[in-house]
Amino acid sequence: MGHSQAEKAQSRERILKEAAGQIREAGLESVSVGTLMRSVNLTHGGFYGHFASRSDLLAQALERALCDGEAASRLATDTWGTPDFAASVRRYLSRKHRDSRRSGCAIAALASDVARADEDSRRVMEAHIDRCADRLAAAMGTPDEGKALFAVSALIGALLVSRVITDPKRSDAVLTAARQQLLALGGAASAGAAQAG
Amino acid sequence: MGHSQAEKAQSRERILKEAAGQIREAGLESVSVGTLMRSVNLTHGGFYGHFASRSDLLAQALERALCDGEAASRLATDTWGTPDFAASVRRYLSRKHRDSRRSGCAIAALASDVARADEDSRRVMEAHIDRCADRLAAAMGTPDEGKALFAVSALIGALLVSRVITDPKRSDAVLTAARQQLLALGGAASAGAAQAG
DNA sequence: TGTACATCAGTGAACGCGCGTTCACTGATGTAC
DNA sequence: TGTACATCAGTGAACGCGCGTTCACTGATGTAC
Repeated sequence: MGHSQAEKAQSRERILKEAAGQIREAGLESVSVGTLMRSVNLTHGGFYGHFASRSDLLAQALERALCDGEAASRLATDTWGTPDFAASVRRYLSRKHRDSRRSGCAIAALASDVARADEDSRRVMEAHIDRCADRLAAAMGTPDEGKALFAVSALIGALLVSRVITDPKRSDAVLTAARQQLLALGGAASAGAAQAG
Repeated sequence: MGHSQAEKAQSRERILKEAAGQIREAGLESVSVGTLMRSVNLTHGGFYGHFASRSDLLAQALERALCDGEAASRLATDTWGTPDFAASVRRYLSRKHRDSRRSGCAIAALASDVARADEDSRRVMEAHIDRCADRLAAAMGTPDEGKALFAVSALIGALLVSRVITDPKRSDAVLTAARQQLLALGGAASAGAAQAG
């Protein structure tokens, strides 16, 4: 059993990572200090050597979960060099993303939760939504901020709906339909930009 | 203090109504038997004369909340006689709807929660999503089931995003942008149907 | 219509349980000499 | 390099609290005569 300073940093990291996954899989309220610590092979008492309180951990786990998702989407977007709208949409609305809640987009996973949370949490998620919209606007090649915000909303909504629907075929159909509509929207935007330019 | 049979039915109704509001405002997990009963001026012990368990109540409250939202949207849709796509979109993406979580659409309020809930809950919400899509397809005058499902997804996503965003102006902008895009989609569908017919 | 009584809606004390948090303690780490 | 000691990451018992649920009880309801 290690007690070095380096190992403390690793412990903290393991706790935070586990929490970031857990809140995406089962919601902010699902995290209990005891269970969380047990799932990283530590005891509950040690928790307060890493975080001031459960609520402090939750705030940091939300931030972490949002960054995880953002990092994933950034990788998806950059095929090489420039962002790719079609690739982003296809990856976001893939069956793989739908089925991997634990590592997927935290905005979709926690939108309802955060919509009713305190202003701090909302501001944190807001910042990430804005960044997503910016990246999508760049990928679409349009300065239309509204269109990008709509695309983000539709992506989140479609992923959520596909996760609620129990019948796999119908769930797939939601993803496919949304992909089609959004690619058309992106295409129209690019075409419009091309015409205007 | 009444104890008649009629009053028992009224009590049950008050409990269920309060719970349906509460879960939309603060989530499924926010409901505690004690607090719920106190908020309808009863004591916790009486709860089990009305419901088998907290989880039984939650299931019924979810169903009730979804029906409330559906009833509201049906009223919005029927101006008189036929359903109206533009009116539905405008009402759904209004500031009033965004700001009234307690009485608003339960799909948006609980999408993230239900997406990670047991299959029973998901099936209940799924049925309501399907009904919404059907009604929207009829209003758009298109047999394109996928387009209607996309519209539902986008409505939910945009309402959720507008509820996360803290700055009122930016939140309004999300609603406005989504309204524009969806009305264009509905218009395109109608135009397409008119051309085809 | 008036009386006697069974029913049952609602009360509130009590239960076991898991929660977040605290704290005295243990023993490996890593530093001073 | 070897020894002595302060530090501090992690342990686990203990705390007060609110939870869901049970149950003996109360007293108004509504029925039988």
